[in-house]
Amino acid sequence: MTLTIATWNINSVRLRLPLAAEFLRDVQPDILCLQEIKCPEEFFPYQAFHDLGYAHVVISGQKGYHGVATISRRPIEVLERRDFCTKGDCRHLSARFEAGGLSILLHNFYVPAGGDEPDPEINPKFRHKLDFIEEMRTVVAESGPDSGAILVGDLNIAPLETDVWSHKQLLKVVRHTPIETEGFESMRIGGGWVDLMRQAIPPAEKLFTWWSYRAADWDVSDRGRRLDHVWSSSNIAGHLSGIEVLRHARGWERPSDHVPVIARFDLD
DNA sequence: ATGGTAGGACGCCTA
Repeated sequence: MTLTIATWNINSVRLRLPLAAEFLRDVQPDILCLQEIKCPEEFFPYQAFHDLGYAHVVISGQKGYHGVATISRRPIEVLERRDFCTKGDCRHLSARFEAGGLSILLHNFYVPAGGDEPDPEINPKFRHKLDFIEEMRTVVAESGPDSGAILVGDLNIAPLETDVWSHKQLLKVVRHTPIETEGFESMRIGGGWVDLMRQAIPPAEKLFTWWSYRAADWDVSDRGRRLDHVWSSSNIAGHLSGIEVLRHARGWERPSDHVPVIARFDLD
């Protein structure tokens, strides 16, 4: 069987519901993980997703900011909505589902952006981001003969030199500073997570999932960053059949500044 | 070197 998991920072699920519908009809992932839904639970468009064949929806949402949702065609069981850094932000959701005889734990994350000043002493948002990444060390890639784990989301850090349009020019810019990229990779590796995007696409190749709204022409200037990620436990990584980054989605009408990332697995 | 845009909710925060 094929299992398809997608992740997308949609930047308002209500505003971009038509784009989400188009995406689901075209790609038909088994599960879509959304971030920045900007919508509390009572205003979430459950019915629209249900009508598209996605009847199993779990969300962690708040008014105006942040928020994550996991939308599925197959049954999923919500495990936890964890309040990282105990700020009351809705930035994490974990759920469990069955596929190919495996029980898979799926984490959906929206990591804090961190503000503009990359100094934790003077910028509390950057302090919060570093603390959040430290706390993510407790989220490990649990696996066994019949189980595995997948972690996706907008992790708001571009770890490799090829994950940004200019490594040199962004070294002091939040999302690519050494304190972030080193902490990020150390957390990922320490947790036993495999970077599936870089397993499928050579690390030497430039790879972006986000382009600023502020660029005059995002496509021509191509000043992107890889902020969205798909990780898994090593036993699941062995089943990865491909990664697709939907670059053209940045050119949709009224787009999100992030594009969907799709991971396909061949399970027995 | 700076400012550029977008969304939610209605002056300003977050990204």
